[in-house]
Amino acid sequence: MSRPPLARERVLDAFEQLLIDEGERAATMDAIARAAGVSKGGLLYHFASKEALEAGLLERLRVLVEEDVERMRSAPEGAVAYMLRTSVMHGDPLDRAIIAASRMAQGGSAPAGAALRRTRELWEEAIRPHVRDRAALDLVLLVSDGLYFNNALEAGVPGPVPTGDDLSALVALVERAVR
Amino acid sequence: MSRPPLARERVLDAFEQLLIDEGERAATMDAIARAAGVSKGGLLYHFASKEALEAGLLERLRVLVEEDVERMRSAPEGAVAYMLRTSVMHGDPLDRAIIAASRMAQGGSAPAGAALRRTRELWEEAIRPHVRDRAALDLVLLVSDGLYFNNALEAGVPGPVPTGDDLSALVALVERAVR
DNA sequence: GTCTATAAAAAGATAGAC
DNA sequence: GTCTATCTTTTTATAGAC
Repeated sequence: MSRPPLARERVLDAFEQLLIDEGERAATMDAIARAAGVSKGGLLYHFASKEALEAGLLERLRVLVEEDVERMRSAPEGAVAYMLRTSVMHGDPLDRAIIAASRMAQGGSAPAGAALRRTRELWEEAIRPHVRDRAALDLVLLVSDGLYFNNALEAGVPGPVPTGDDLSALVALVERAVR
Repeated sequence: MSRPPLARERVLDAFEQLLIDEGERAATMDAIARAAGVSKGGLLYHFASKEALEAGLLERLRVLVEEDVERMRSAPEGAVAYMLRTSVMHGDPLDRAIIAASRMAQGGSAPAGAALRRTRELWEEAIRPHVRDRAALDLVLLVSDGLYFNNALEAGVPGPVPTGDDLSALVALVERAVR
């Protein structure tokens, strides 16, 4: 609490960025230290192992998701629209943390997989009161998952994620279907 | 064509299985060779490098996707229902190839990312004639992506992918929304 | 808190026997 | 076609100076 060391945060930022831009394989301790502007020894003072580094990023995700669910509950446009609109990558900290966790999970990290499932459960609880039934709930969550999946695949490459008017039309279509 | 060597296929199977079960990190040449029941030298006779191994799996994906799109076009239950129902993991070869490619893509493989985007384009073309507009097309594709994303996250763990009656209800809901 | 140097293991790949 | 042995590089981690 209260002010984590700056170098520590820079290391986490660098790890996250490498995961997003170049994938799990490229995110070695060496590359992370270089990107963060510290030596390997400096990195290992803050995170004693790669596992600790991953745990640091997942803890960051946990906090961001909690805040996100709070905002979702009180969103003026409604929880469903909020959820879908925030599922397309804007580069904000939550987006970044989720993509990074997704990379780790697919790399084989069990804790990352568990963190993503937990995230999905929290979203599910927040959306449930706003939809008609189970199928409607599944629909909203799956469209959101689909958006994140495509965001994760793109990473730079222009892809098939709808934005602007296309996104608005999609949100309207989903809202009509689930209400 | 005409009968690929058996050991070669066993190696690809082992690579695929390791990717699915334990993620990209665990799928080393050594582990693959062991799982396929050949030596490292034996493996390297069939695939001269890790890159060649990945290309082999992506080629397998390409063929399976072509067949799938053909089936989709002529599916008696309609292309949309076919697409959604086959997006939940049943362990068939196409499912497996897609999860494996997804793991590679998130590990940082550019060819795997390109192969998945290409796959999505073919599906998009097959679905487009069956839906009202752009938003409806996005909806179907994103629900399918969402299903695959969750399939990929689970890998053994019981997860939130709808099956049985829940899946039927979801398919009905989507069909009502997009028709 | 941060660095350099170095160890220890694992990964990808080569050479050559059978 | 398949094996064993070996080399090189990379990756994670430790030790100890500053």
